[in-house]
Amino acid sequence: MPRPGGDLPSPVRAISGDPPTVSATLVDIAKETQTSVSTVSRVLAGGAAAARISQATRDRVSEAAVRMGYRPNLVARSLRTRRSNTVALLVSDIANPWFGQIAFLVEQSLHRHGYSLMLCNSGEDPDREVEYLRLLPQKGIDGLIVVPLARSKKVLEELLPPDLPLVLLDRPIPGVGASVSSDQAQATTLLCDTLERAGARDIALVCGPEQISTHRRRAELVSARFNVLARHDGPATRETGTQAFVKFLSLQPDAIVCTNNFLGQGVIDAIGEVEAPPIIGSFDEIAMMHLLPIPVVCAVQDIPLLAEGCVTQLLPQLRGEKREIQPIVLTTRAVTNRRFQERATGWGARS
Amino acid sequence: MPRPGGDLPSPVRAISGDPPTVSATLVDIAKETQTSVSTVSRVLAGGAAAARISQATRDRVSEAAVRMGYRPNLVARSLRTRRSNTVALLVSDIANPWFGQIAFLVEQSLHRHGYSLMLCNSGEDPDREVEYLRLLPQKGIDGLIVVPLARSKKVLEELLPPDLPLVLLDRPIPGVGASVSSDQAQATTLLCDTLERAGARDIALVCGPEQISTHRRRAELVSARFNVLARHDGPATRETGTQAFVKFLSLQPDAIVCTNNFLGQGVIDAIGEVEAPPIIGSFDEIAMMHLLPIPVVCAVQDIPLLAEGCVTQLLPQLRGEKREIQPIVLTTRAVTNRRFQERATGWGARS
DNA sequence: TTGTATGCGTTATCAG
DNA sequence: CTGATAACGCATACAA
Repeated sequence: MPRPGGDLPSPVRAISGDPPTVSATLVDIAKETQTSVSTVSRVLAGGAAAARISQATRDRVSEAAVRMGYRPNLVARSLRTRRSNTVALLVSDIANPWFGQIAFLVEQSLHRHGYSLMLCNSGEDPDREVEYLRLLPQKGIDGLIVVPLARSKKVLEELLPPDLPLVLLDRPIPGVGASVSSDQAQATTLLCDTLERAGARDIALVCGPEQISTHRRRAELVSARFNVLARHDGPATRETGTQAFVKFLSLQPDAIVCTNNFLGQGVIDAIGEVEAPPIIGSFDEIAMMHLLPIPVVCAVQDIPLLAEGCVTQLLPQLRGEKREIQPIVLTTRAVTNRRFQERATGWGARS
Repeated sequence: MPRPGGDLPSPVRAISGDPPTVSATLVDIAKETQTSVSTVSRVLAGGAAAARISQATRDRVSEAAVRMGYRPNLVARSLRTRRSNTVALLVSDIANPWFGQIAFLVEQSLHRHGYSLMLCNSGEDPDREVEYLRLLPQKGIDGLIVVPLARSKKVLEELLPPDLPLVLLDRPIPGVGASVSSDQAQATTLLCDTLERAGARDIALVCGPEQISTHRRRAELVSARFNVLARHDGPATRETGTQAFVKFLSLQPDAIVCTNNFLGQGVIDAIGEVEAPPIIGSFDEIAMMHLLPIPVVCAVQDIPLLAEGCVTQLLPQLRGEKREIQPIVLTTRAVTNRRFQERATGWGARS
């Protein structure tokens, strides 16, 4: 017959005198206070449960808990209660400051609601995304906010438990989870209108991966509005933007339109200092754009609202409320720098 | 006598026919395959344990596991094994792209080593830091990388289990954990030398929180090298930089030195377009600096090496190796933009 | 080669 | 008001 104990290497808690290398447990406190684990648990739980315990034992237990430096084992609690008070945010590229800001705000907001955030990065790699989508529920997260990659619809439905609170950020997928995003049509129209008023007619287009809905949609709508002299596709990185500019060198477009800010930054990196640079049209803010010696216009999304929207969409699901949740769709605004304004007012179209 | 079952609301696993809302467990598979949990556990564990199981049952079990869509409950495993294969990275400001890049690389590297990363943000708020330092070990992380705030020495020692694998990033604290950082003296000397060669003599200084070792040290060393006309202190945000520039407006310093990139960006935000802008000297890269119409020099840290250093320092600790770990101290390099180079070569000091 | 039993630390049920 | 006890799902020492 197997004897109890001596299964895993036992912690050093027993050795009295020196600081324990691992926190005391309910059992330790129960022993110390001559009570039972249940009592200790109730006292430490606080609230209604604790109210039913006599003041005397309550004090005795709390005192011992403090003295022994008790720290609840959240893993055990999680296993028992099936709640972790942890939400995961799976972004597609944490190196992109745009996601950094989102993450910052989401964390802050969730924190106020008693949740901590586990931030993960798929790095725009579908395999990594799959891996995380599989892993995170196993780790016992209570909810998930995700910026989905390419073909994630099937993937999401296959990998995620159907009852996991879920919010899609930036890239909604009809019929899957709740979502928070910007109105791509409005954004693109805004950008195009602004470019047009500055006299742009012939443009070059730099486009991120077409599988990603935002890039695809933006490119479509832009193409419908302007005469596209040339187009360059690639991953949504600065390098792609840089390559694109080189390719466009001889074309003399009125504007170069990029389907996101990273591409825009890449183009600008490559421009250097030329005589009459084309206008750069982009989505989301380009760093330091107001000081650049290049006309720039961006259709920027409202980051704080996006972040808060995620939490707004997630919380009722976490609370187990079943009513249908409406997608949140936000409006973008146009931001231009001084060079752009000069070009727009001073001289209409080029030449 | 308490009857078994009916304790927590039971999952819908029992209902056959529709997809289970929660993954099957070892017990389910054991039942299904007419074996025991231990056998199933061994088969699914793979490796040495699985080798000791007959091919027949092994196949039967694996087949059932796949068919039933088994997913190990990592929380339970964690509780049992006391390992989570999760490392936390606690940064001071995830909205800062510098940390975003670090996080990106650390995650990538840890991932290769079989760990997933939990990224948390203290937002430069000591209370939040304390909270996370207390919380994370309770959540069962295997190791921690932290960019410590102000007075974290005591805090770190009090809150963290002494045997938790620990790496301090960017801001070493003598005697606490392993560390990865840049040589502040070298960086500052490099920056000052470069500024001096461009003719800077009188400077203004913008400094982040003095409690943070990097800001304090940089400010000290810079002050020793130049004639400091004025100084502005505040949190390491763009706003502080902007305020500083306003304050410096009438002073006409040769250069404005900032103890980090956020402050530098703030100053540049405020500069707008002036006739003869001062040189901006800063630590770490300033976005789009090569295109700015302002002379800029930065002492930049090697982000990939910092990130890889964290992992290098952490892994042996995770493996339980006890040998002393040497701090990693990296060298920075100077980066200047074209305007700076013009000023440095074309004309020495200002008029 | 396989099954039985125990415990990780917690919460929740049930019986005093 | 309090204590004994059963799970949560998994891994493992031990017995067979």
